[in-house]
Amino acid sequence: MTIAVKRALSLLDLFSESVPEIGLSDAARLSGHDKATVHRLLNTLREAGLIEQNTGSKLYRLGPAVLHLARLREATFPVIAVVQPMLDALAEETGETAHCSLYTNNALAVIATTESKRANRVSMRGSETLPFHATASGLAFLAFAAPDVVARAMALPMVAFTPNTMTTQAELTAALTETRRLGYASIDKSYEGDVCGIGCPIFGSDKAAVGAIAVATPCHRLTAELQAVITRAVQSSARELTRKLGNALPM
Amino acid sequence: MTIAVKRALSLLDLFSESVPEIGLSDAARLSGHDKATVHRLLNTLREAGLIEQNTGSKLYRLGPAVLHLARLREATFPVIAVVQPMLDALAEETGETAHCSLYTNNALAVIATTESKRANRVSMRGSETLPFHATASGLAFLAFAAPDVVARAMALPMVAFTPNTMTTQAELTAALTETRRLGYASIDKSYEGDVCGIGCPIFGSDKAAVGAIAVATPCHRLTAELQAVITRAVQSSARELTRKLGNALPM
DNA sequence: ACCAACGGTTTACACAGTGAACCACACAAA
DNA sequence: TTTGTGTGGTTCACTGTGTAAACCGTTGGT
Repeated sequence: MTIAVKRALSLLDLFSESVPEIGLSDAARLSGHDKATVHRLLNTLREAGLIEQNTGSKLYRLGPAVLHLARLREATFPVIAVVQPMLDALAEETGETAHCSLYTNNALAVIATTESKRANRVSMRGSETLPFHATASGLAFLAFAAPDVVARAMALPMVAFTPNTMTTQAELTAALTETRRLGYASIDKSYEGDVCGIGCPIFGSDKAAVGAIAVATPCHRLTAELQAVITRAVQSSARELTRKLGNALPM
Repeated sequence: MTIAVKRALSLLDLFSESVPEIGLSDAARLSGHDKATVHRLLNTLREAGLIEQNTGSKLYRLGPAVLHLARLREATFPVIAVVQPMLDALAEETGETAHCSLYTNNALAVIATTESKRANRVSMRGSETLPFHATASGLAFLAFAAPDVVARAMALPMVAFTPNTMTTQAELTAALTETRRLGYASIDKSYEGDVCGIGCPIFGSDKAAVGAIAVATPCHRLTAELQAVITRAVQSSARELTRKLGNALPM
């Protein structure tokens, strides 16, 4: 129901860091809907300010309303303002790239990052939504998420980003069990080659995970010692963030 | 057309700094639609992550998706990152509160502010969307906005926020003419008592205004000298911002 | 115990949204 | 020039979706 609204909102997901602007025909193709339909939906979104149109190229892009809404949410329910300093500290402490993501629209959306100061570092550019089965954030979140969320996530196709990516539900289930046991998740070259990740869940008001904090490092640098440092730092950051957001840890 | 989508998106406008969370019944009342309708629309928005629901109180609030979308827009088309330092400089130079707003949804949405460091200063809290006829930003924007935007804005009711607020279209038209002549707009206790404002338009790619920069001060502090300083600073900031956004000034 | 307000759900029916087919235009290749 | 293929945008008959009245189950105040 309300499939028109769903369609309209799904158009917002067409935009990404690599595809910041999009034309009518492309939008119709990518969304799988008719051009006329997409045109009307885009216009409606434009009237609301959620997208705007480049007067010259006619291409559509995200509009000023999203800035206003985000500002409003931050003003009344700050998350980024709380997370960003923690990520900065995390990156400083571990020397590696840290990021935070929240569950949205059946995926994890990155809402803040702090990149390592090193020349050879993991960059978060272009990967603004994280797949569940291939990232430490995804595993950490999913292991502690609400059942219906898990069910919907498990129904997604498991794309093999690298030869190391797990692609069967059995593997994923086992990984989630292990994650629950350890309290954190780690992946090894399963999303991008030569990148390792360690992530912990952030909990919401109903004791289910709402997102994750993770640190990503070039694999060759990840000694057992560094891994221990990162794990401890990420865990304590995630706990602190959950607490700062006014929620309690489960159990 | 697409009235369902319009309704859904209009629900997002119910949220404000003073009303960050809202229940189903209130949402139905405020939006003027049926409870069932609003409930389905809110659920659809929730699925998309644009709003989320407090599991305890059942109240709805803006969701994490807005943070993600805003981050995405800033990453590919930075505005706040460009404006904020300019507002900081403006506030520093004038000693007063500076803010920037963009046209959205038939109103001006504040997207960034820097408050004065003084004890007695103008606070922007609670006024996250600005009326056209009562604020310097509104007049500055409207004086240089596209004709259809002006028409829609003029059709809005002109609420009298203070005894000084202009309430007739004739006054507004005259004020816009004067604003066009001067190149900037100023108001005197017309939105909030004892607050004066001076604003300049920001231009977009089609030589029409897309927003405004303004400085607000307690009226008693606004000497002729300070007014001259502010006017000059705001004008140059607005010009610089238009240029930095990759657009040209009209004429 | 009562009542009123809340959030949420069900239902038949009306009307809003869909999409095939249709322009007008721009650019490239003949 | 003509033709072809790509845009973005518009029209209109049909149909399936969203609407709103009436309904339930809880909660909280009196």
